Amino acid sequence: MPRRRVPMTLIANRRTRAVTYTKRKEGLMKKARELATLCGVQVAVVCAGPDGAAPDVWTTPPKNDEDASVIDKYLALPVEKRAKHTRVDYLRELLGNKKADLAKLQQEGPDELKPPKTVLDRMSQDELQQLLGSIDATLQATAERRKTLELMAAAGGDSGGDRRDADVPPMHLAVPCTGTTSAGVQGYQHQVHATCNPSRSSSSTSTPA
Amino acid sequence: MPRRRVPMTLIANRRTRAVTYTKRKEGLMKKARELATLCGVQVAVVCAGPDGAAPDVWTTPPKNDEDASVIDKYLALPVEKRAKHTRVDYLRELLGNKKADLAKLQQEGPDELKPPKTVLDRMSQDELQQLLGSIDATLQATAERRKTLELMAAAGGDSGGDRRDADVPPMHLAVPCTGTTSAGVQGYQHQVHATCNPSRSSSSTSTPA
DNA sequence: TACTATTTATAAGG
DNA sequence: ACCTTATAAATAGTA
Repeated sequence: MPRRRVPMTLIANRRTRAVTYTKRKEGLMKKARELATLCGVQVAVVCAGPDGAAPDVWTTPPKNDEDASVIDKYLALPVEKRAKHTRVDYLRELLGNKKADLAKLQQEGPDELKPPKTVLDRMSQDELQQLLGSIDATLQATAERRKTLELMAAAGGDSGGDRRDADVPPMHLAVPCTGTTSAGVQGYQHQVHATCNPSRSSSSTSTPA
Repeated sequence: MPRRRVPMTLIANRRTRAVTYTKRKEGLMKKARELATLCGVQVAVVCAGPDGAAPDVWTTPPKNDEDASVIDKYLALPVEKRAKHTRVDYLRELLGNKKADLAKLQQEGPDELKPPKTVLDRMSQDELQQLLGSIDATLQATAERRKTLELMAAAGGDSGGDRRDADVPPMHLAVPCTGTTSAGVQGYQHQVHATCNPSRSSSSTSTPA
């Protein structure tokens, strides 16, 4: 926006594009952070790196340590370690592995949910990682929201109230990444859905320059 | 940023906050859109509305109609309709319901993935909707990425090439929410996992130039 | 909601 | 790659 009024089209020059990408990504993150702070909302940003490398994800950090869930824990893990936990079994563990506790509920719908499992198994490591990122953010936001609601209730459950100020902050989640959520993936050696057409491509977990 | 230099803290006044939220969310989306366009990257933004209402999600639109996957289709649905499909059975359908085709793969790991099912069943409508949003974005990005890779390969698989210009656009996905991914939820009447300890987090993975 | 006065973000350059 | 600067954008306060 400075020296010249940029044409809103794909930047042809690779370097310029890379620089712009970096700058704007930073700006976007900042904006997200501000929005989260100013409006007391959850914001999440996911950015798939230029070369399909690890997605760049940012989410509003939880305000209360106590409430941090598995997801939070997972998010707290150093990136290197996360990469090692992208397999389905870990996903399973992440989402909840207490079989004893779950036993009861499994009655509801027996083997109804296998398809997702299959789908997950077919996903590449990167895809799973990205998916995890999104899910993490979502669940984290969920936990955060719950916390807020609890506080609201504790403070005096005013659902339709109209107090004008200093009220409970609203909720918000953005992937300013803007904005929306999701992640980009690098390799795609399977089809997500049976209805989709197959195709492949190289997959690597490299993090080139 | 205009008339006065805003204190970077939660805006006390509800209305002001709401207005700011709207304005900034819009700005964030725009930024995301620009980043996507200028750098040829996937960008997604997820925003959980102030009151836990439907999350505000935005993702880079698919470039090729042909490749539109289930997810794309889902994303194409009007918001009202999406809300009606937040139950688990729909999630299942979304992720792939072709039992015949899946039958083979189900051999891999029998009843291993029931926990997730249970978890999903325990989630509130809003939570599911948000989760879907995140997953959608992720998968969409994945599909998009695949497309890009295919094009790259077709154009002449140059993996370590160094052509200076007019090259293949990098990939990027942001949720500038304003940026990251994920979504906020309203009610949270259960716990996602039981084994985890509290802690906090925030995450970011950068893969700059 | 629409309009400025200002603050930010940032494209070119160094 | 990081720092500077001139200019385009975003937006807080206001009508």
